[in-house]
Amino acid sequence: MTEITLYNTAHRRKEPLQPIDPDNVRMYVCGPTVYDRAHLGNARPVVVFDTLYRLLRHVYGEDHVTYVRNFTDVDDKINARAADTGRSIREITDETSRWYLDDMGALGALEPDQMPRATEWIEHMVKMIAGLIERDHAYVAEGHVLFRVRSYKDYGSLSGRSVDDMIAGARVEIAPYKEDPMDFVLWKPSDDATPGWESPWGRGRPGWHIECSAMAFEILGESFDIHGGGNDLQFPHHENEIAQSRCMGYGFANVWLHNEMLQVEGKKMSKSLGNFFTVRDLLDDAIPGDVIRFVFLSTHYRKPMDWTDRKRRDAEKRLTAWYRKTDGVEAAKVVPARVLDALADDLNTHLALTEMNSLSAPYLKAAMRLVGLTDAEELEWFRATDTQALEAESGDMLEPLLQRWQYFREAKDYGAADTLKGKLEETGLKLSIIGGTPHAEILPEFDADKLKALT
RNA sequence: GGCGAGUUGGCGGAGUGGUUACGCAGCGGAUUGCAAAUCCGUGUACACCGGUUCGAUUCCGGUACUCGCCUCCA
Repeated sequence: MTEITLYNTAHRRKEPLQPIDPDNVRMYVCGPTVYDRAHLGNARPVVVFDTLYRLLRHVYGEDHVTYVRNFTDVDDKINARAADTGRSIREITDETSRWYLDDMGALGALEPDQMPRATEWIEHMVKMIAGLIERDHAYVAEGHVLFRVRSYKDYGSLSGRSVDDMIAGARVEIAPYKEDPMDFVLWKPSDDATPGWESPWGRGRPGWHIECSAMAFEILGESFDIHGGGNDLQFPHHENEIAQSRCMGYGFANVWLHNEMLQVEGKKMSKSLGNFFTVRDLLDDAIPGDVIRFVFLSTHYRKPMDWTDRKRRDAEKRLTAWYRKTDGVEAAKVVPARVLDALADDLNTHLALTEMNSLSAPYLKAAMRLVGLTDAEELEWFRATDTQALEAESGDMLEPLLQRWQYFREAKDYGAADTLKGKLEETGLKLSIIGGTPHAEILPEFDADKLKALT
């Protein structure tokens, strides 16, 4: 069996994966807060952990992996969105969750085995909070329940920080009811206008961190194999999850994986810089999901990834060539060891893609399936769909013109053929012969009116 | 201020104590009516300064720069 090695953030080194139960490898990944479309940065962990999920399924068997990714559907951002739009919270979270699955599906991401919604697990969170109070790791103050950070001696070990350093560098205002500045909220009170649930501490709602601890415990058990997320979650979110769970006596996750952040043309993506866009924006811009996935895969997950238009074009070229090569080919039964070994070595997706360059078509196809790049049969974008899109835009003008061009070609009247081709290309089309059939690709400068003038 | 990551050829991006990927672009060629696609050939680059070593891009120390987290944003 292929041995998978992963870089465990908790130990700062690569370690062989040794599942607690190879018949059920368990992975938890922090999912989205559902109040808006997922932006491109949100998609990176999805693709990274989807690739790992696929690898685990390949190595341990499809029925021997459990992948859980939550939906955070209780959050002040959601409340604010509801207040702004006048829509109900449930309406917003339902819609956004659906968008999320659609958009991530377009990137070739499989749906996790379980996708718990936080609001459906409130009672389990309450139970865990009560357990922490009972064990003296949490306390009630002015309607809040707070986690007593000083009561967990290993606090900070995941992110490599000491509590004292963090306090010294803290830039947040400290709530007066906290025993210690580092204490974080497990439960907070809700007023009448805010969603809330009854609890021993009054009507309120859970803090963000307890959600993941409680759901991971209920679904995956006291201990499980892998916990993943973006490295921005390392602190405080994951640190807090560990503290909560360990203080309940749970082993929690054995391996912690964190992907690096995404940048856009060299800068952090943010609304203030104006380089913020969603996955849907790209898809709507006719950038295929596979291309986006390919770009993600071409950078190692532990390195910052820069989204640039140049990379997008490179990815599109390589993928087009691969689809062309594998079109109609039956996939090999096995994935070449070189590809598998690259992936098994801490998910070296870039090396895997490199190895794939030299594979024959059947093996390439098998490897593409493993890394989640759909194969040509399912793909429409690289084929003559341009023609269809163009017809929608300019009626049925194109097909007769292409046929005329083909007629001249077959009659070996190359003078006439080239004249027609030149005119068509002037309208913003790129003509080529694929499999003996004329094919037109729309370029950005395409002008339907010019085409109309030719008919 | 605290913590962490990075710096590889025109671009992207792996990897390695000594034979130095791969892709894109470029260049040369084959093929194609011309193109496109495809195929073949072609590129000794690893921030800077020290150290260890027979030998370092690769190990160690320092410098510079870039970036991220610590704050709602992934």
